[in-house]
Amino acid sequence: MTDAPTGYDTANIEAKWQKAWDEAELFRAERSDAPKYYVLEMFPYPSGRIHIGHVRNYTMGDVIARYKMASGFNVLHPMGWDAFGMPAENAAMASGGHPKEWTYNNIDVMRGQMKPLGLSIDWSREFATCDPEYYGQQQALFLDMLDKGLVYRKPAIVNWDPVDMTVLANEQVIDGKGWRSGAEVERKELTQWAFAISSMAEDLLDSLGDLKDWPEKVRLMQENWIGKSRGLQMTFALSQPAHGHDGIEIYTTRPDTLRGASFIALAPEHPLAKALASENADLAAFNADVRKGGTTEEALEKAEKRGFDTGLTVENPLGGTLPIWVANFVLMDYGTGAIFGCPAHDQRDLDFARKYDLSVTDTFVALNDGTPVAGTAFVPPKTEKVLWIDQPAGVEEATGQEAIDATIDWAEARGLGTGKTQYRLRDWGLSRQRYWGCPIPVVHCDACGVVPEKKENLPVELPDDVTFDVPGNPLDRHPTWRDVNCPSCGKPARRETDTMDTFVDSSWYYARFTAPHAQTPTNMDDATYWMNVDQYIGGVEHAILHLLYSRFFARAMNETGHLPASAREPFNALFTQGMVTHAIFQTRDDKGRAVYHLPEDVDLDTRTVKATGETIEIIPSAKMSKSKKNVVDPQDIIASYGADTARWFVLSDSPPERDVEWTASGAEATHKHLRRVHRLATDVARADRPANAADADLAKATARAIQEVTDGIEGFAFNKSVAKLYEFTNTLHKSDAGAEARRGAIKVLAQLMSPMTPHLAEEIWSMMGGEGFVLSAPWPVADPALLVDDSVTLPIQINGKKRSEIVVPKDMPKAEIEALVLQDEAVQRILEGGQPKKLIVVPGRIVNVVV
RNA sequence: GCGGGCGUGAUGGAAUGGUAGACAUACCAGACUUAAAAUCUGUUGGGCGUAUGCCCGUGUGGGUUCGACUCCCACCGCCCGCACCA
Repeated sequence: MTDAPTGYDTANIEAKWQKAWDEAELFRAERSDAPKYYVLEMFPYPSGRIHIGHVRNYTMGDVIARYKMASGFNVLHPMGWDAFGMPAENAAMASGGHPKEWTYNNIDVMRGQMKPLGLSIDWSREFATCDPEYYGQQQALFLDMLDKGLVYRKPAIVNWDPVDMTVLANEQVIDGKGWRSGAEVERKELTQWAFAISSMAEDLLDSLGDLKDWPEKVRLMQENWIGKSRGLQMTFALSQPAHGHDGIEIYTTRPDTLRGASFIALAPEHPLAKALASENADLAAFNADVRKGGTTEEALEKAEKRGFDTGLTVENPLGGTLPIWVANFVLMDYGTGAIFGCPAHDQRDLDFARKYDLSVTDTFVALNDGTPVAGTAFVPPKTEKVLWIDQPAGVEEATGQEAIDATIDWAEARGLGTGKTQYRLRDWGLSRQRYWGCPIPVVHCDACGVVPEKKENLPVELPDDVTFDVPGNPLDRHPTWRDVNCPSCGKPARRETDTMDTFVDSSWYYARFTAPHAQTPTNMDDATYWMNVDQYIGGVEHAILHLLYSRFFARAMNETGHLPASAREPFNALFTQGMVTHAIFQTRDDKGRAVYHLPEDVDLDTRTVKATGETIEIIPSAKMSKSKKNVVDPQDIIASYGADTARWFVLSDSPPERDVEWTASGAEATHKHLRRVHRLATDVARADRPANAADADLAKATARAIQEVTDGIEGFAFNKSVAKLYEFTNTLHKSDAGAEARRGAIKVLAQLMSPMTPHLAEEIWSMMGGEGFVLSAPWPVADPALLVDDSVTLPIQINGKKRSEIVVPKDMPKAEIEALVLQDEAVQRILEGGQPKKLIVVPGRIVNVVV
């Protein structure tokens, strides 16, 4: 925006400084003797255009990067593209283009949108995961992991669309039906490649304790996801052997409820269930029926609990027999694929028992004999003491955990079973039956089996001549690519046509940034110097999968010699930022359906649609979505207000970890403020007032501003830093201090603003005759002497409510404060000559009088 | 269904056991102006009151504490994740 009267011409100012930074190669990262600092924001998927949420994410990283540069660190701040994935194939299917073309075009557009933001990124390190140079090294990594036994093949269950004859992603399954065909999806077993992440479960769990600078909630989520539990594995003898089985091995985390067992339940995929189904058409039909629907845990959990009575029984070591059912809620993946059900103390088992009329036996009751709620299983926390009924291990009054431990000991002593530690974490299936991903570098040979591709033949490149006119993986029907000779025996063989999960691409990109063009996955010297990522920033939606996979990969890369041991835990500090939201403006059509309107088409004062005068409904703080017409395009903001306004706005108001709502009025107000700062600097540059008594006050305010803004940045509370900068600007504006003092203060203001609004900061810095770039000037340090006040204001509370306050010297003894408080007018009025019940003095903070 | 998080004026938020509402937006009033915009100054949680002041108030209900937005328990609402969306 050209702004002639004040001279705050963002287009010129921002272009000028971006050019100057480029020419000085300020952001190019080279190894040096200086302490390093690696800032990384989760790299974007090249979906087409950047949105304001990206701006917020990268601005946060930029604030840290620039602050660390000014604090003397050698900063690495790279950027790349998470470029493989389904949307590119979907676009190709929809409009006939090629995923490669679509992806690289998007990258060009998005890079073009990002550069005007003035981010301190070392663009020389940029790469996309779909560059053969990158995925070739990923294939090398895969082969090394194969060598170490960290990758193997195993059966895995996928969503199968029986009409399109293709595997579907979870998001392509809508209400249990295929998104294109509408056919009911089935769960189908395929042989797939898997990473042995569960072999590192214990390490991944243990090390969470060392991640001090990770949000507690993320560590908790990962802990629960890994799901370590100690339980009992035991075998129930079959009353009559069947299909070569003479017992059912079960796993339970609640062996203490054995007395209340009323049935055994098998997963439909359990070997015995499958064997029985082979000669029982009804069971086969049941198994086929419960296989319908998607594979997500959510779908399985929400599905109606159903069972099939096999008619078989097992012997209960506590006496009697238990019927064996096949049940859809038992997972073959977890434990042994068989459980015993205890309806009295598990809601799911109770629902099942009610439905099929199975017995319900209490194992324990509450100590305070609280009335049990009808139809509800009694499931107290494992730490709560309860009263046990005929507990086989002999406990009477004990917690669930004590009873579990006792029962495991009891079972082990009698040879009934063994205590076993189990993890919920499953191995990571990485095969995808799709084109636009990193090819898995192996060949299937009839004679030699699975043969790894030779490293000198890497990268195994994706062929360009593919079409997407029929469902399924084009690699599968591409004979010249697919049909190769065996690397081992040379006979005709078949290339693996599955590609890798895109989570693989993003599990090691942080390491690749340390040497993006090395001929091996990493370069040890570079990796050792730059790793770990000192500050990682991204959305909380990645709290579990991406972060856990990355932690696994760092360990695997260490074990295959691609990362030092010090980088096994790759992210020192993690910050999860919130979204940028925007109001939705909607009206209803005559059928009551929502009709959405663009912000520029509505009049907010009258709350109407400009063209038609209809009254709008405003839904605040909604996630941005093209279809709801509430997406804010950063390019528009930069064009009208400049990058600094966009950057300042996304940092202000909301704490970084929370969502922030974009409002047009907020952006306008931010711009006004920056214009005010620019004008203030222009005025101060010309002023010639002599030094005077106000100089000292300004010096104090400056010291406080340095302290508080720095604390805000260090504590990732950019909104507070912004608030303090507003305050300091207002103080500076009103200050009567002399010209020299004001020029000094405004130079500090420029420095403090430089991480957030770097262009304006450089402009002011140069206006004030600052040397070099403001970015290169050492970060200001507050003079401690200016930060302390000689006296403090103590609020006086009476019964916890503030009634008065006194000003006392900073280190006045307690007794003297007490005496002063008792003389206080408000206190005397309440006391009416009497004595307080209690007088609490918290030095330097508060006084509370209890009457 | 399971795991995790969040909830404070008209609005975004500050205060993380010690003055609830910093800072900003919006609104209102004033200055400047022929006028408007821009700019500057000031007021603003609700209620009662001329006023010193008093009462109420941080999703709801209970609890711990001299003192609770903050800690504990239960509930309500919204958001994130649930292993093939990235």
